[in-house]
Amino acid sequence: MIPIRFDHADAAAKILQQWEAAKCSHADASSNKPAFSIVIPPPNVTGALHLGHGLNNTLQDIVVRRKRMQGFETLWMPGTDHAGIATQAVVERRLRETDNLTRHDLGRDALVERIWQWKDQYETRILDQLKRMGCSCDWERLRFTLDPICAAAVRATFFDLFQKRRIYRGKRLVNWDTFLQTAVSDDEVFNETRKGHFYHLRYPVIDPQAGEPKFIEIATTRPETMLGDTAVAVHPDPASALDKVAAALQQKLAEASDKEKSLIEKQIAALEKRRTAMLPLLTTLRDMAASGRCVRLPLLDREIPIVADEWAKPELGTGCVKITPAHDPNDYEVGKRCELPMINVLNPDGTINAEGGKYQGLSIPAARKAVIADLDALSLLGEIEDREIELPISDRSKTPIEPYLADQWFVAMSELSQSAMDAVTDERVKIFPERFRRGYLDWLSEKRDWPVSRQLWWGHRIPIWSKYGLSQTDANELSDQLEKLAERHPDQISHRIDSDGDETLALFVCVRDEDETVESDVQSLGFEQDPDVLDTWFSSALWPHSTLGWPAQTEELAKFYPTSTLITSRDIITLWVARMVLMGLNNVGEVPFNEVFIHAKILDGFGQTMSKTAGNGIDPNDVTDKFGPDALRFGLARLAGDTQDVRMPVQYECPSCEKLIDQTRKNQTLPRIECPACAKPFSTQWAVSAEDKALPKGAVVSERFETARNFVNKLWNASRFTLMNLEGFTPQEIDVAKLPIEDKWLLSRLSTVTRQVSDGIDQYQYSDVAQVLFDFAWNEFCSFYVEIAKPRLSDPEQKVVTQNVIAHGLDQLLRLLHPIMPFVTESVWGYLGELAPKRGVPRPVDAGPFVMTSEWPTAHAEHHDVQIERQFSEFQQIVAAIRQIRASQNIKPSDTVPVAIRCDESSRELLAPMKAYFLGLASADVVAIGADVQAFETDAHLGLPEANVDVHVDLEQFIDVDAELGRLEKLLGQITGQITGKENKLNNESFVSRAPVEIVAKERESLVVLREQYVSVSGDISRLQAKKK
RNA sequence: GGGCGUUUAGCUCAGUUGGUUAGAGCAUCUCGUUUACACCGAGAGGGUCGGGGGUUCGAGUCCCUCAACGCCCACCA
Repeated sequence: MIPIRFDHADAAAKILQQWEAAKCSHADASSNKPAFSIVIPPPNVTGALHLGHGLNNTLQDIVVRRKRMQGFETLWMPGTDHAGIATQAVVERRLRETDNLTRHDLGRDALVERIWQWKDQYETRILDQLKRMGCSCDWERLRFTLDPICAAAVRATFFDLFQKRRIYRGKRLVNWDTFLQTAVSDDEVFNETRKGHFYHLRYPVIDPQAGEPKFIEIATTRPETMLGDTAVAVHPDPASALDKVAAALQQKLAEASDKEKSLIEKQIAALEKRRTAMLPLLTTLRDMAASGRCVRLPLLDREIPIVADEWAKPELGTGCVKITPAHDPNDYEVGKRCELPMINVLNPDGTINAEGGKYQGLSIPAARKAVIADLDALSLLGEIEDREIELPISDRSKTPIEPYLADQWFVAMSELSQSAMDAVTDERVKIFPERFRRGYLDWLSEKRDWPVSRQLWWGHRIPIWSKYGLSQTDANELSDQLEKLAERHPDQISHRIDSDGDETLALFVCVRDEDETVESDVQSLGFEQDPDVLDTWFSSALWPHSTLGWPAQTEELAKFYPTSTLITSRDIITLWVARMVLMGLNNVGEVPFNEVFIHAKILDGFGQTMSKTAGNGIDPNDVTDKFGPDALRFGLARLAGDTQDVRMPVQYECPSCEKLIDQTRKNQTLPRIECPACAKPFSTQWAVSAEDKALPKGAVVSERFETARNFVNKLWNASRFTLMNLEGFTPQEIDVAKLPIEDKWLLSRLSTVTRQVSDGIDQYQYSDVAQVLFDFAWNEFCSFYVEIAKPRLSDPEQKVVTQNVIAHGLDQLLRLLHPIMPFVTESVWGYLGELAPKRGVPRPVDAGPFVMTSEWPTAHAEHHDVQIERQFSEFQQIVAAIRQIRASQNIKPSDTVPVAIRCDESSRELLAPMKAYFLGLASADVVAIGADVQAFETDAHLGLPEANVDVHVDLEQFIDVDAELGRLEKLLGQITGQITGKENKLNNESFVSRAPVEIVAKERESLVVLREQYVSVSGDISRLQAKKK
């Protein structure tokens, strides 16, 4: 028998076991059913999942469960991402905090070992979270971006690109993280505004002639980089550059509003003053640059040229710029244009190297201090301004980034990017919502080469073995040896001679498969493997085909590639989605998925991104513990509209009394909080002291899931009612045409709802789907159908038919809700199957053991009946009218009131058999019904003009004259207001003449009806007033 | 600087192609334990749709503009 309460924890555990035993979510690659496949966006093993993942995976599971029910061979490929730099950074930070060790103290192998331990721990946790949410992944196919299956794909891809010469080694200015000692990509850098200084420095001119300055003044926020200066630049045509700026300002002035004008005028004045003061000097310097003159770089006593380059803006600073090609992106470009030497003055750990002369070994702050002091001593230091500086910070280590010239491996992107752009432009890949196409295309259109090497230890080691400093002869000789080796290992070795930046040559060997024999053969020739690993996104980019076994031509790959859809969040459209498309095209020759759905991001109640560091992050397991997995999923689906953000106010749950406490900006980061309800304290994630840590911990949840939990409960109880009334159920074939209106109404509504849910899921309109199901289940199935079924089930004549229809209704509802709420539906399905294993309208059939593997409902268009729905709505309106009158008269629910209904003959035929339902739904005893029905002596009246029905309630036993007068007067007020509005409209000449005739006619009609209502209600009022006297 | 999104009831959100006095859930108030459900039922109050301007017979819905908030990209000696 079905329990009184739904114990979600207990049910979920049982059901998960049953599904697993029956292999419900396992996909068979040899099946001849049509395939549907999704790969999970692999969560990073950096930590546990948060609510954003909860949303992402709920949405995927909804689609997956629906497709499975539709009869597709459905594969949801699960897995996790090694997340190279992020994971290594977390583990390194930990190492430093707990053991005060660096990775160098530990060594490569030991560090990697530690990271594997971390990975195992968090992967376990992540899988637990996904399973508890009900994600129906094919767990037997679990993948990890560093596992041998994925590694094979990485090696094959790298080898292929190397052979195609799309992999190359180059010197580039990279964002150097001095803590992690690796290059990080632009995406891993954020800017922070900090207080800093703007230092003016003077470089002495060598042999100044008459009319030439003795010094050139430049300004910088990073004075220590002067050690790497290789030039000073001025603009090649300062006069016209200034003209251009002036012209732009004039233009702006012409378009500016009054309040902006004075500001712009000031700017123009300043510019003109500058022109007068500085132009002669800048022109002189320009001429000096042209004749190859130099300045002396102080402290290092190096001669560096004055060069002319447009990068030096005459309108800014001193008009001159120091050029440090190895440590500034813009200067790097200047350096290339002017063919300047590039001097790297930093060691990987951020200290000054030998190029910095006596400053060698100093940290950046120390070097800055020393350089400033020494320049000051030489009287070469000018003004020091205070200034706010945008400092680039590594997102991984939270330490400042140093631009740094380093050798890196690159992927040439030009053709790859174009292929990925084409795939979206010609809609082989469709992106929803469409607005996200643009960002994707814009990003790819830049076709910037992709730096793929990372100076890390955690990741796919770059499969290149190299030897540097070779002469041409050496290189040729080695090359010959490699050719021979390649013959011994066909298709395994590719090599290339390249310049190594100096006068000498480098030889690079790429080995395809991870094979010790081949690798040691290569090593025996004196090659060493590159110490770097690949950017994490390199392996992520292969995910849709690597997980299916590529490069092997597996059955899985043939069956499930391309995958059907990708559901992910917008922040990785470029980093991940775009790269998957181009790698899929390069490797397999087909796009990796046909559709991409980008879902909203969850913010907290203040609009902040949820994160552990902000303290507002929600663990899906905490929500599941409190509200159940179905409530978590329904609540998330309910908010997945197509906006780009959704807000989710966050609460702490008091562990002592379960009360929810709003999270505020203040208490978000407190170590302990006292519950305002029970006064007991609890700890938060910020607890540090032993005392705080000893307290019970308060979970972070959101009350947004309460409604969803209530809905689960509602469904459970409606199911319980149904099951309690299915005793002696006998499946019976039903003649739909002969069913009473309420049954036809249910079937008609089911037909519509089924279509809405099917279409909604197809179009990723999750919140609409959730809403439709919520409204149907609660306001129609429970509030009306179940209520009406009560008297019918106790009537022996109607019992069998009613049982068959209500069992069918519940059956269909369970199927429709299953993708969103898998556990409660599966649980009820089990009990329903015990009582009614064969069920269905019009013909009962075996329902099967699991709703999960049952057939998705069909929207029976032939059941849809507008007439029936209209008539039923009439009934619902009458019920509402009676309830309204009862409430305004304060009549107790236990008291039955006599009711008379005036209506036309066709309605009478319909409503007369429904007398019992008026009793059940409104405690109303319908004493008269028909065309000639009169008001009662002591009457409350409500007209339903559209239906041409008048509802009369006999108030003899209950009359509260003042209350009734109040109700009527309020009603009259509303009617009067509407009449005035309509009259004004219809008296408006231009409305009548210009609005479409049907609109005008409609207004006229409704005015007539309103006037009738007015007469009727004021009649009721005067009768009541007469009676009062 | 460029782009995208948001701004509707106390809170979180719906509002299709412009057409009756704008909806839901939560919260609030009133009433209520008749055997599915108080994680419930019935009823009520509450918004003029961020500001301004415009198009139109008619605008939450279209156009212009301003503002606030959020996000992305670029740049910043």
